[in-house]
This record gives sequence, structure tokens and C-alpha cells, in this order.
Amino acid sequence: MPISKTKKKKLTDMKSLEQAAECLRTLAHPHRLRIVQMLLQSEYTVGELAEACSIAPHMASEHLRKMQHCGFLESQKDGQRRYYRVVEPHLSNILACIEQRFG
Amino acid sequence: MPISKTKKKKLTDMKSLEQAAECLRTLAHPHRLRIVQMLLQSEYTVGELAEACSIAPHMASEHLRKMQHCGFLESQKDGQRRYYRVVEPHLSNILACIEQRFG
DNA sequence: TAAGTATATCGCGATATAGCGATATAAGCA
DNA sequence: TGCTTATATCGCTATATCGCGATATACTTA
Repeated sequence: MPISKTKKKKLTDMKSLEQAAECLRTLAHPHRLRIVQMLLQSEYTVGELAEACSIAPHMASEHLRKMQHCGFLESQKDGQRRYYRVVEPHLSNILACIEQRFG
Repeated sequence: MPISKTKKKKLTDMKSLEQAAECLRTLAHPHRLRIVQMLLQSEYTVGELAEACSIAPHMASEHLRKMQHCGFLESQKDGQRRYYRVVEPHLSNILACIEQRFG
């Protein structure tokens, strides 16, 4: 069980709902879903993720930027390449739920 | 455990990813999240949900139409009123994941 | 230093979505 | 039959998002 700051609120206030909606919108894209799925297994570079999704590297970079912005991912440089990884601990559960429904 | 048609696929094909993304986009709205949350507890009319979200009834109706379209909800008439309810069995799990992260 | 590779950013046109007033439909009631 | 209430749809504007070519930055290697 991951650490929770408080005693599990109810997610009724608009601010939390807006935040949840924003993160869901970020996740709600076929290529980004695929990227998250891969990153839950291992770290990957921009180019590797781009190739797996059959998209241009600069598009993958953009998707990764968005997901980094909402706290899903972080990255670290290794020479020319940059490795991305999942840092949001709940992402694994959420993806599991989605896979259970759509997989 | 709900019935699954097949042996849990991997959600790697584009078609499934697109479908998952579309449903997530439908869910990714603060008022719709609130509505789903309420409907997981009980059935409600359009007007009740509109009031709970502080939005006009015709806006709630539109949100409900979208969620019905992607298979989350169904409705039944009772005189003038129409009661909506959740019919997608995985929605409960998905909301629980979201609440765990953002609540 | 110059050329090549990996990644990121910019700016644009196309498309999608949001929100809203106006209007429509349908049921209940005087 | 008219009047009211509940819900749904239409048409529009504003805003957001998408995908892409062009360009920029940073690192590597010759």
C-alpha cells in the first residue's frame, strides 16, 4: 500500500474533480496509453517508444512531456538519449482497471 | 469477478487502445466524474444530478447522453422523469482507482 | 570543427469539445 | 384545452487538442 497523506477523502470538491479530469484527459489517448503500458514494464527512450507506437519521435516527445507535466512520468538523460519511467504509483492500478475492461 | 469473454487480452492493438481512450475521454470531465460517483451509489434523475453539479438540467442531460453512448449508463422513464443508472460493471473499480489517487 | 543522431519546441491549420441560449418533445395537471 | 415541469436537441461561439513540418538544442563521433 502506498503512503496516503490523509484519510482518503471523498473526491467531491470541484478542485479535486478538475484535477482528476485533467489527468484522465492526459491518459485518454491511444498512443499515451500504449506508452504508459510499456513504461510500467521498463524504462524506455523517446525513440523506442516512438517506434513502438509507429509515430515520429517528436510526437512521442510531446506525449511524454504532457504525461510528465501531470506527474505520471519522469526522465533522466543518458548521453544523447533520455529514459522515461513511471513515477505515479497509482498509474499501475488505473491501467490494470482499464486493461480489465478493454483488454 | 465479472464474466470476461476471453482470457484477458493485452490491450496492445490499436482498436482496443482507441476504444479505451474514447471512454476515458468521456469520463475525463469534472461534472461527469461527479455524476458517475453519484450513480454508483443510487439511481438519480437528470434534475437531481444537475442540481448536485450546479449546472443547468440540459447540460446534465448532455453529459448523461455521452456516457450512455459509450456504455456506462442506461436510463428508464418514470412519468416525466428519467432515472439513470450505471450498467458498466468495471466503472466501480475505475472510479475507486481514481478516488484512491485524487480523493 | 563539421556532420550525424536523439530529443525538444514552435507555429500552423484541422478537428473536437465545452458551454449556452433557444427551441422541441413529452408528461402531468388545472 | 392550455399551463407547467422535466428532459432532450439544435445551432452557435469559444476554446482545446491533434498532428505535422520546420526548426532548435544537445550530445557524439569523425
